Amino acid sequence: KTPLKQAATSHSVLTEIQPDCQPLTTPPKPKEILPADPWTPTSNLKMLISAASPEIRSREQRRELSNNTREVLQAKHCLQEHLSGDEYEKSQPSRKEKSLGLLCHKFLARYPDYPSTAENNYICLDEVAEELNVERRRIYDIVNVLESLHMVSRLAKNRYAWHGRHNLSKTLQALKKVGEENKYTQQIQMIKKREYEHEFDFDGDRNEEMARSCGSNEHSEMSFVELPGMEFRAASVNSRKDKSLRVMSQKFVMLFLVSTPQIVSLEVAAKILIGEDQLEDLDKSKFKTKIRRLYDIANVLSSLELIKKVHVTEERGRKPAFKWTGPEVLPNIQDTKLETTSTTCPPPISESITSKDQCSKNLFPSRGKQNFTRHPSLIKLVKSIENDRRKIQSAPTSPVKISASTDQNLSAFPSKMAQVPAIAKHQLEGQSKKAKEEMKMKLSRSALECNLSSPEAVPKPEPPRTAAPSQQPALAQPLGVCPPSHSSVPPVILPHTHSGVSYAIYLHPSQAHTVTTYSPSFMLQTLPCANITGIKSINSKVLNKITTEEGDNQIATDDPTKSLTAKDRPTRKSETSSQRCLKRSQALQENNLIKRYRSDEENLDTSLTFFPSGYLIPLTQCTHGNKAGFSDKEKAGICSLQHTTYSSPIASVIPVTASELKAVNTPLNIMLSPTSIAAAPVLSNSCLTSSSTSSAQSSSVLNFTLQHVGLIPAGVQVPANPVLQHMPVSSQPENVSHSSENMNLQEEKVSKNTLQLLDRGGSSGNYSAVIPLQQPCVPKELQEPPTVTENFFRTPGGPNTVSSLSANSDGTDRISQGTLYIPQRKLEVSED
DNA sequence: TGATCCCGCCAACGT
DNA sequence: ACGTTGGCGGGATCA
Repeated sequence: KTPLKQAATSHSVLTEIQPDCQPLTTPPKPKEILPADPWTPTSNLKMLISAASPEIRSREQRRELSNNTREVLQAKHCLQEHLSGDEYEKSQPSRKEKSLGLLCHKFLARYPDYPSTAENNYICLDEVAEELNVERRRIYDIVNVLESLHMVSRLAKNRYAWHGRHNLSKTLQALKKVGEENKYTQQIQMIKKREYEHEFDFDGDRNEEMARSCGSNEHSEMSFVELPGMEFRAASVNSRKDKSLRVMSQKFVMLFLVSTPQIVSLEVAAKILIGEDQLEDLDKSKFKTKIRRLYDIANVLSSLELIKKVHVTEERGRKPAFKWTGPEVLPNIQDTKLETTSTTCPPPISESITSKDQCSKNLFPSRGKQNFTRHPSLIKLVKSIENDRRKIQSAPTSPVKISASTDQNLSAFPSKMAQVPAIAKHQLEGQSKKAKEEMKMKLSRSALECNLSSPEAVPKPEPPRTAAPSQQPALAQPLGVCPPSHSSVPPVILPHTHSGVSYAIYLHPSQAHTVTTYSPSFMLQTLPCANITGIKSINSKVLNKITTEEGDNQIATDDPTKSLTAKDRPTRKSETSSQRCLKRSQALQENNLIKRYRSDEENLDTSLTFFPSGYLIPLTQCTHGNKAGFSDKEKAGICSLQHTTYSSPIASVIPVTASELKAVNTPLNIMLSPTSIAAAPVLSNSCLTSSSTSSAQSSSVLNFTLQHVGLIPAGVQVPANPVLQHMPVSSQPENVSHSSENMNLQEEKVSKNTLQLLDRGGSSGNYSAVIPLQQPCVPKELQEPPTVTENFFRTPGGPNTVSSLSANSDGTDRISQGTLYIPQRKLEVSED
């Protein structure tokens, strides 16, 4: 079975030969076409395959149009062959023909985007490799990326299950959420900024700081994000290595989902992804390698039509970049939560075995490159569990699995069930491509609806849970109603839902900040804390615009001048607030953190515990919830709650329906999206240091905690509002956010949200961070980016200060920008 | 040339 | 031991 080398011959020949048929157009163009038009070349192959397997056909059908271009390509081939023997010999190899992108197209052509659940489509790697005439190694590259999107999941050794795009939207949502949590937006900004300043200033300090901050940010690594509800985790089988490609792929996607212009340059992506080790400067080789991998990933994503290559032209020159062309991710969707009825809300605390399992996975991931692997004990558990799953899974269609499953299993299962609704959604999405915008709206709605309705109608999925019902699934439900807007929620707190759908857990092993909760069934989440880095001064430099062909970008354009206004703030980097809640276990492992911490300056990091700041807490449920979810931590003791502050920010979340949000937002440009808001956590940085606050904070903390406790249960039933209430209260007096003023309008509209925002001022901080305001909304002064920025990042010296971050907006791009105001450079994006 | 990225060695794992 | 996965980076191609 060793990989055959390509004997390319036979198969390839076939493939190529067949093409003849096509009209030969001009031979010339072959080149570019490739990426763009995938299918053609493959078509032949498809034919063959289709004959063999029915599944394929469906796929083919879908792809109705093959472009001419493709044909051209083929034509080219034909020509070559025909032209001369010599030629044709050569022709075979053309590098392009062997490209991963093309291979991926071929691969994808074999399976339907939306396979029927009934059929189990599974993939045998050997077969595929053989049929496509490639080494198995290449197939792994493809599959790994697909796996990161949950388009496939591994069943066993040579087998993978094909899910197609059914889970895609959920996966993307989950990724987006995680990306927001990780503050990728900020990280990106940081990097860009840095570049600016780049070499010029060599302040060691500065650089270091930067690095540090970055590092901190970066670290936020999370491990592999498991499906959002849908399916079981593919990861299962894999052992530990989930490392790179898979995770890298997810991170890469997150960058797109989080960044406003949805354009990500390889350089930036590589830097962010490298994160862990930091040491940026050092490795060039590392950087280079990272880029190489990104190309691999990008090729697959391009084949999936999720991204396309473009070039960003800056002052410096043009850099390769990719633009997201995939579906938009709806911010909210409750996804699972709603669906589930779930079962339980497991006390967050309890760690069930399951949870461990999850944890383990999470743990090992990133960070230290070293080997932190999971604890052996965990590993074993995991494995056993995984095995069970596999078995279960192996019987794809059949619902049977339940039996086997343990809690976890349950969680897994539901997913399938859940899929149903999902499917519908997906379909919509597919259509959406055509009329994206319109569709978007619809989708969001539909999605919501779906979620609500669908969820699990199918009961069976989780026996256990259901059994447990004691809890009230209520959580989910209630939320469901409102919440649609915040999809995010689930993850965090609510574990319950398992409804399969629900969630996945994310962790961030990385540094730290994560907290994990285990709920048995669900997920853990981590909250990344915010590491936010502040932004430095915006000074002059900054501002960039990006323009895409499409012109998407214009967004940011602020005048540089404005930025100037900001002037000098020396850099304020923001502190990073890293929060971490680790599980104990994790805690141990995390060495890295320590390193980073070097910034003693701010002990913050440590101190900050964090909550998932970014997280969205489901308003409903949690409220401050951030913590709530994490209450566990408390147990762990890891997280310190000290920072009360954050609470406020969180609060901001609102249960607004998505539609509402959009409506509101758009016009106003405000970022209300719950998610975003939530995301923007505010942290008080200095907390630790400043003990002063602490008292207050502590109290607040307690409150939170209590709330949680109470909330959770209550949460189920209780609507989000409660949360809000808390917010205000909790929030201390001080903060006033300028923004608030601005916000008003919005607030009204979005009443709930608004309020929170105001609150957010953050108890402690002087500057409250306002949540991202929109510029438009913002009053003049505020508007100035710089200003805003400052607010956010700045810590007014004291301990009290709060930094906020903005999170990304989910939906709202503008918002984020406004919020951060990071300077962007002008960029021009051009397609290839 | 710089941007891409194919190719396949070889280590980490699994069985 | 051997097969499967997949990290990694040299160096070939492409533009």
